[in-house]
Amino acid sequence: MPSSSRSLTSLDPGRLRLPEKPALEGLEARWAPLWEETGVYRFDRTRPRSDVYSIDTPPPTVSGSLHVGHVFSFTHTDLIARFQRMRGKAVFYPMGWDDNGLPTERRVQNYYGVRCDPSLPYDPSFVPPSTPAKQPISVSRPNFIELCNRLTAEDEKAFERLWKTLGLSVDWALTYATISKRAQHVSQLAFLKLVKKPLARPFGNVVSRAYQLEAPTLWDVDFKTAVAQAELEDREMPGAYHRIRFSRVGGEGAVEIETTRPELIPACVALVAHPDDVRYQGLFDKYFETPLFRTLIRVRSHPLADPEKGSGIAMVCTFGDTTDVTWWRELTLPVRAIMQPNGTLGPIAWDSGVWDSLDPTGAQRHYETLVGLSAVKARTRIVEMLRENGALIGEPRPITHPVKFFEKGDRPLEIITSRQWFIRAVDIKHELIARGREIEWHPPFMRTRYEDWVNGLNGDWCISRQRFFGVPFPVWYPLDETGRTVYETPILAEDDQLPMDPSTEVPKGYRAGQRGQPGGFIGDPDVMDTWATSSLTPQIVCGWADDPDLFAKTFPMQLRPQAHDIIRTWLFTTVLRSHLEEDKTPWAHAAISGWVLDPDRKKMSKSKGNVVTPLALLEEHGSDGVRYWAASGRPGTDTTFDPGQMKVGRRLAIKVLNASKFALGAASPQGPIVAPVDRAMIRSLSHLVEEATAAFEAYDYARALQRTESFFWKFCDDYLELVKGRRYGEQGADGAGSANAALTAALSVLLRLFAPFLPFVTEEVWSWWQNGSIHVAAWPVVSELDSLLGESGDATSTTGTGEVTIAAPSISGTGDPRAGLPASAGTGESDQAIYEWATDVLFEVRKQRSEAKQPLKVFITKVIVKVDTEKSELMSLVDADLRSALRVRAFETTVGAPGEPREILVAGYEPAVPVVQS
RNA sequence: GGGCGGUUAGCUCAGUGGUAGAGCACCGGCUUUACACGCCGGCUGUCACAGGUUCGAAUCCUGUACCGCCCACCA
Repeated sequence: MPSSSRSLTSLDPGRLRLPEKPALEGLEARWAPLWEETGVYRFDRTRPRSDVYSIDTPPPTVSGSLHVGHVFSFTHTDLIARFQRMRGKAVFYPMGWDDNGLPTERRVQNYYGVRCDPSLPYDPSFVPPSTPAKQPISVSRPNFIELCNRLTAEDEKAFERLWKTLGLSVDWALTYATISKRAQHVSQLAFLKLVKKPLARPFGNVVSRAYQLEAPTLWDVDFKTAVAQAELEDREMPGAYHRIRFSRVGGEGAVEIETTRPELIPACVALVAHPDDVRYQGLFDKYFETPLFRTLIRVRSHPLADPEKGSGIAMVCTFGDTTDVTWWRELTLPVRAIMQPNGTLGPIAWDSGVWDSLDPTGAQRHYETLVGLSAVKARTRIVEMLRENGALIGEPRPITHPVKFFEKGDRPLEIITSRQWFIRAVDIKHELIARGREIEWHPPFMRTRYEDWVNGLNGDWCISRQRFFGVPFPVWYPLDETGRTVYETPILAEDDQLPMDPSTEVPKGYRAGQRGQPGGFIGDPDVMDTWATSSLTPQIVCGWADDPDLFAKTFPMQLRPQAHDIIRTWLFTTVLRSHLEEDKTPWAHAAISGWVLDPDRKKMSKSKGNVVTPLALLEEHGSDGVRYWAASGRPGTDTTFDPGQMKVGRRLAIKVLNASKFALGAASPQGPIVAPVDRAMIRSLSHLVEEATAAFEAYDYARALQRTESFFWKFCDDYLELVKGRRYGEQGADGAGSANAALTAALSVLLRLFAPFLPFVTEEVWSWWQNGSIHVAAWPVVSELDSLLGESGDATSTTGTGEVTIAAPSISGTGDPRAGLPASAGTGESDQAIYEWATDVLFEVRKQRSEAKQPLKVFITKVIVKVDTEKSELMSLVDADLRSALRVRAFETTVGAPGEPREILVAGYEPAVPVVQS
């Protein structure tokens, strides 16, 4: 899509505009708005699918500010996007905001000092206090959502400013928010399709892909919501083993169990030991009673019981941990639930049949002292009672053990029976593994994490959350004549009602007045897990629900970039949804970025207080400098936060400015590239183009940068010095013409190779002498350099549109263009040798001058060079350039015997101030 | 307990069968008509350890140690 019809490597002197003193300052403010105005990053949806490169951008969570880790990983994606765009792809690069979910809710609560109380009516005149009150103000759900929308809108503006300053080449017309009507529509529609769509299971029965079930669920007692397996994390917590005696019913004897949660004794439903454990084999199916409450329980056998742990016999409660759930299910045990959703022990009628106590009155008396206490307080209390009662053997032994937490929660998870919606996953593990193998992972070993996670799934995905700010389930339930909710026959919303909220909308066939009435209906009160929406980012952004043409062009997508910590959540759930909804793999590539570590090798995070404000970094080092640091982090590799690297990047950007100013500063005359050194440099540049392109194609942007940078510094320090004198005319117009043509060509290629990394400085320099944006200029190819050397079969470059590049602009031209210049050695290999030889001589002479501590203004009278035959020929080709660059009056070349080591020897220096001969 | 990465110069990291590298830092020199935000040069290594394969190993294999991460049914 190059806008110009002329060569990208030639110079139009009339177009050239060089600044007096080029500088980095202000480039972000200058170019970011211009890119937006001119739409250089707009997705062109008229292009065929084969030309499209679509990116499933991670929507950052809108719950505060972006941090340096975001800058790091989003830069990586931008590098790929810019490369693909320059290669001629129509890049589909959207930006999303994840403003749907708990983090946003929590931020809104703290920011405004409010709490959501769904029972309150909407107050249209509510205004939050300017500073949050100490006591949170209760507001209605609509008021709360208004505040969520208000705060996220402000945050998103700030995010967009940062991304634009960083130079992300996002098409800002493709912005989406996970709480938007459009995302809600996709989310609800996809959910309903799963509910209606059958799935054949291994044993032949057919079930729906999303279903609801009343079952033990992981539960956070502070947020008062169900959470999913993927949102769990372990934390090392202090605890204690309590050894407790359970007496045999109707006879002598007792067993001792060990537990860290004695407060769950009232919820005990069995004891369990390993079937092979000889200590307990005689006790299987025998009755015991719980201490204090005297509930009848039996000893059961199950292979999960570990004879090595504790006393080898465990108490099963409903529910202490996920193993309890397994035992409860597989041994068909009763439910004796005591934990309430708020994390306190609830009231129990001990004379009801469920508890099966030998002494209901005594049990009731003991239990009353626990009702309303949290787990921790109840534990203290029950230990006192057990001690008095004599059931506690010895004293509790303190330990540290891992406890499951909701990753955003503050108290250990409980397992509470509740009705939740699930998406099926466990039955299709092998299909999900197969999907993972269709994706090309960068780096490849990240696929293992995905497979480990899928293989370790122990339940379907719970997607319902008992929260407020999220996508509601588009579902109602009928109420029967007694007012009981009939969960078995949910009323699904019609597609044309979406997006909707069942707490305000009325199902077809009902009247609003029937809400909550016997014989009427009631809306599902829950919202979806934030991942239930995020897992549909491809569907949301590609127009699955409302733009089939766009969807066909962009889905499946080419790239999912993301960090490795959310493989088990975002990546996994996206694959799952795409598989269940579309029967497709959502992307061809997954590029997994690492973390930013602080110098102590810990992940940088807010809680550790070591987060640096990204905007300040961009201001201090320049966006190009920060991008340089980010680009040095290879895919999947954690990278140390290193301002030193940003400074290096900044210096590189400054060098680009100055070298460009030099290359373009005296760029006439232009002539055919005939000088051996020039041809050698161009040849070497061809190799760089090949290498950088191959690296980028393999998603190894870091290597592409490193090779380009390394070439560029040598180009500046060696090549520019070698041709400096000649380009100013020391060897005549043709020598200058060759140097200038090579300089402008090399500059053009190098700028384009740098453009993905340093978008601001390369665009700035490009604007001095080229038309259009460098970011839609063609990525350099070897053939355009071949044609400059007059060596390609056809003198055309392979640009995106196949435009013709004129091989050698002839501006100079008096007679034979090669007159007065040494003849080039011709082939590519020889060209390379010339360049290497010249830089070897540069190095040797510089070293000797440095050791002799002679300033550069002092001329070297003579350098004696002893070489083999081949090198002596090379010497004659570069003699003049070397004399000029090194300030050497003469080289004396002698040919040594075969096998004799090469020698380069500075023979002497002229006086610093030459004596004027009379 | 299982798995995945890593261990190379003081620091940050490249290098995946053929003479150990870059940048930063450090030391010395240099105002050189692009750049002192610059240039030229110098110093710096049991390539974690132990075996093995090989003519040859930082690189391949086996094991060990340490660091990080992921997972696990943690009574």
